Amino acid sequence: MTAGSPKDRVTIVEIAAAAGVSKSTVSLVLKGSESVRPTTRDRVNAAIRDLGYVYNRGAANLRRAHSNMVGMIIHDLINPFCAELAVGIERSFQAAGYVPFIANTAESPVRQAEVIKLMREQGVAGLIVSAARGTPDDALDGLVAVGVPVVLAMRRLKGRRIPVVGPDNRRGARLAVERLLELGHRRIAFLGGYADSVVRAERLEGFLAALVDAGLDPAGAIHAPTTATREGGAQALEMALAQRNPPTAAVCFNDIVAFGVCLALRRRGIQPGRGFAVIGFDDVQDAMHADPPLTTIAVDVMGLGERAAQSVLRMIETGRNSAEDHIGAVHLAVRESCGGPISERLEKRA
Amino acid sequence: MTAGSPKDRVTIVEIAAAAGVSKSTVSLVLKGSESVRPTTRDRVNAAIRDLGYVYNRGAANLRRAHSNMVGMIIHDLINPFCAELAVGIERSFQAAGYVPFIANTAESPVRQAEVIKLMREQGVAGLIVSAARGTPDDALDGLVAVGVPVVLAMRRLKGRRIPVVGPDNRRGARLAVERLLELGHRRIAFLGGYADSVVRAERLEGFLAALVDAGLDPAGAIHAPTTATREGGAQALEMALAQRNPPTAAVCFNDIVAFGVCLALRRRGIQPGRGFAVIGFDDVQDAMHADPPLTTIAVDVMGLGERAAQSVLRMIETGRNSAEDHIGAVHLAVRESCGGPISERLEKRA
DNA sequence: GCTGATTTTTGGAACGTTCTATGTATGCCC
DNA sequence: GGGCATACATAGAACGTTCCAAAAATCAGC
Repeated sequence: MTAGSPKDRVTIVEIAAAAGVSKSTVSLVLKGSESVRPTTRDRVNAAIRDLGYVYNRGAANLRRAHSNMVGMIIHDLINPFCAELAVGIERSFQAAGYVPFIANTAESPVRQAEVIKLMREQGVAGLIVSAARGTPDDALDGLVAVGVPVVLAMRRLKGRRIPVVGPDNRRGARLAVERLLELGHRRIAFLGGYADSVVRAERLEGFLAALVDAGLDPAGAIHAPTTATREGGAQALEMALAQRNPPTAAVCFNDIVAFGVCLALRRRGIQPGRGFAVIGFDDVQDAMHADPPLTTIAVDVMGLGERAAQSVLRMIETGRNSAEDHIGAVHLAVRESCGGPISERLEKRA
Repeated sequence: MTAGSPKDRVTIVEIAAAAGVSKSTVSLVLKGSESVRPTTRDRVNAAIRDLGYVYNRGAANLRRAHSNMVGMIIHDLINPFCAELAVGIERSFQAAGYVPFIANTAESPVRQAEVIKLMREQGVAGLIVSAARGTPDDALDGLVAVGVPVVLAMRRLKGRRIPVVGPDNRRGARLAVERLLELGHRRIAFLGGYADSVVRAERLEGFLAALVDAGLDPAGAIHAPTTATREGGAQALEMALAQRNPPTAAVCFNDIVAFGVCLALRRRGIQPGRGFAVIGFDDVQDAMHADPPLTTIAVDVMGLGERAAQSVLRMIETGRNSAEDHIGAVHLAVRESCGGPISERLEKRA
């Protein structure tokens, strides 16, 4: 009903006609070129406003080396940790003038493959991938082969030289163990997480190394893989407590698992932080609001996201298709779920 | 290192040459046309595989009436409710062969305007907008004027005929009130939510209507607007309890606010569901895991997302730029935060 | 007002598809 | 073997930009 019926979009040729210049000049104005006289620039801009011109990036991308789109493939957008990561990445890309696409794969490698194909078809300039569980190691080879910058977030891909951005999983797990040792715990379990997860492997590695360094027998540590959910956490705790020599504390694969562990403890009448110490990993926003507030390994997710975006942007600009890995710092956020020294509490030694 | 150096992408012309056909034929094969001989089709497909051809949608969109991209503008992707909505929408679009763009505005109308501009430039075929707070009423007029299908999610825009998909806020609030009345409560507060929120206005409306229908004086109901956060919820509760005739129960703007209310109650030594009844709204995934599990108005978010996507898809296909509103059903999910009948508990009448 | 340097502007050929109209085989029937 | 469908295949002009090479306008100096 307003000026300009639907369907016939305004093009630079029409702007050119209206402003009495050539389409080349309009193009220059659009790109903010120095070499167009201010009076002309104003005339063109006025026409752009008057006719309601909308730039057509599809057409532009046809000519240029690469588009201004970048993709983000996230394995589970409903997971608040991933959502924060996505937002951090998006922010950096937006600031740099790129248009980020977010896609969610819901942990499905099949969906992921589809999404990657679509992104290639759109001609993305770069890609950040937080890979779905069970992603085949060659999933990104096609992309990398044609020189599309790719950075992995959180999850490494075996046997490939694709840069990774993620937290220091080993050190985080070590910090957690050291805290529990300080508090006097000697039987510490590692609970939860999918068995095939690279992240879990790294966290477990740090966990075991810390035990060994403390002169404890890592063989005795209980570490049952489960789903990385509240249910999985609850289940892992039950399994751990069913052992003949049950642990008094647990480092959990992540905060969600830790929530499940706390839930199961309470169901058994044990207060997390009093009768059993629990430490999570990630420091999701809910961790501080949980009951009790969760002691956890804090990861600067947004920071990691921004860092990943920076890497991709640098790769796009320099044309290099490699970059350094970035292992983000972590620290222990002490709250109440790991309680005070064990000696202050009722302690039952086996 | 693999066949095909970076930069020179394979085009249908090259496929045509390799398969010994014209580019038109390749195009037909790509679109799965019936009128190409099977043997030819196979030859072309083989060439596509061998040369590692990647379809260029940008180029294709240049010719076609509209692209296969659809946009989703989400006001806060970190909010699990919104994330679920996004995932529901995305799923439907993917299934229909469209490529969904997710963009997060972080409640910034400025960012939202930028994002809308970018989406237009990309030539989206349709758009679902969960508007940022403070979105000017004319924010989508440009889009609508040129005939781009737009559907609003959750938040209505005043004075515009843009279709909306959202839960039945009025009925939800009414259900909550009715439950509390049944349990014997007579002094019920409505807590939290931004003052300028349309959603809050609707929920509040339902809340007040239910009170009136029960013969209670709505003027006595306490309903302080706050931020829709845990902090806001805690604050709202403190304000409510500071009144001279404090409420014994609250309907909260949403679950997040309800979590904050529960937190504040516990800080005061009151057990939610025992000393004070709390009902949330939305039924986010955490609601059932909270302590105590939150009684709340359950909304089928994924369903709403899918519904919104369906509306946009229909608008794209039919070319109509209008659609019915869809008000999703809600129901009361009874858990523990609203407790049993008030008579069973210590009751102090004023 | 001519020359040459400098600043602005411009035509037109890409870019990789789609699509219409027009071809050319192929098969069928008499 | 000529006529006529029918099934396949294809040239070539779009689509809306960018960008190069080159033209046109402007300026400075004399």
